[in-house]
Amino acid sequence: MSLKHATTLIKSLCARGVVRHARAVFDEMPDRDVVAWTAMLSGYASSGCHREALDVFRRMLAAGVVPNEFTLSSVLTACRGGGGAALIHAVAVMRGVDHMPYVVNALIDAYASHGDGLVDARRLFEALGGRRTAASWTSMIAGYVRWGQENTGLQLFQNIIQDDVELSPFTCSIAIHACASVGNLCFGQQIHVLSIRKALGVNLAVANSLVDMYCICESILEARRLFDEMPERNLVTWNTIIAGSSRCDPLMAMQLLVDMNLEPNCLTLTSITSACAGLAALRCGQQVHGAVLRRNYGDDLKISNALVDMYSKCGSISNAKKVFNMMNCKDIVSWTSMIGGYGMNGCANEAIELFNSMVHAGVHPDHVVFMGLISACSHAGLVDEGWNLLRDAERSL
DNA sequence: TACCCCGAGA
Repeated sequence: MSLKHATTLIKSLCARGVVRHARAVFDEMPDRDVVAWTAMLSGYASSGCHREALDVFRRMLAAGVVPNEFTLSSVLTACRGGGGAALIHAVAVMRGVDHMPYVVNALIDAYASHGDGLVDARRLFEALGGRRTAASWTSMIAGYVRWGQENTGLQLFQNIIQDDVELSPFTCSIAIHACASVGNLCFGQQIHVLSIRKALGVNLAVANSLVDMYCICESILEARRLFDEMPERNLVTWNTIIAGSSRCDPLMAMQLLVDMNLEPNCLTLTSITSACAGLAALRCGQQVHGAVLRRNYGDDLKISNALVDMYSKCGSISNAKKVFNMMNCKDIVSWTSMIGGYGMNGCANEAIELFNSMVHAGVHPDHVVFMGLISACSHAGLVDEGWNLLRDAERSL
């Protein structure tokens, strides 16, 4: 097989999601040029195997192959969330490719994916001036949104609208997500209108983020209307509307599960467990628990937390305790659910005892735990214990 | 051969 044919095969295997097979072809190649190395590297990077991608990059350098602008933008994808962007930036400068559009965009993205790289990302973004593309805008806005600066991100998005820059579905869904995070329903609706005008409303990612935004902003009816109008839906769509409705309309969440024409996953079942909790539907909850175990989701932290909460709210404290004790990894939510469960089932002493175990286990209590405990004491008439906890809370929070 | 997107819990 020629070098060119092998590289084409690597590309197509990666695109089909069988990176392992691509690697087998790659390993069999007698000699490899920069294109072959880059195809393998980008295959790993785009399927989220960042460690493997960086490893291929190191081996490529060790083999004396000189990286080009394609290689560097691919390897920058593998630097997302970790460090290393500055190092690749230096290599890009040395190779004289640091001003090439794809490389700059990949640099902005890699810097912005790291909390303290936002300033570096913004510097590159500003220097781009009129050469900014949709990817530059998206990476910059996404960086702000990811690090809790949603409003700065939304201000940048405002510039896109004013300057009439071509709007991409990527940018659009990030901005909608930012609106959801800060609860800015009004701006979210404006982006909704804009997305329809720019013919982006049919894009699945845009529509999914709109459904999510309406759910989070407590406009469940609007979310449902949009969901019903969508010509195409995927698992994310279903999980978004089910999660949204499980909070304010659990019966609708159950009905949606029945209508769902896709196989539910762990996230779906977590939301359905909460819906059962909201309805205090023990029988249903037990069936969901069975489905969770059959699908081997029993070790998932979030679903276990939801099960503890569901059994507590259905009054089955013994089952809640069973799930809680089976968990081999617990977070503050697990403890809160179980402590709150004891409280709402009139077992205030057990709640206090478990709270002590929690502190003993080194978990720092937050205001939700104290609320649950103090409410447990008030229901059980444990006035002194309640006052003591209130003092503990004041000291601890 | 390359950069940017959407989902859950107390």
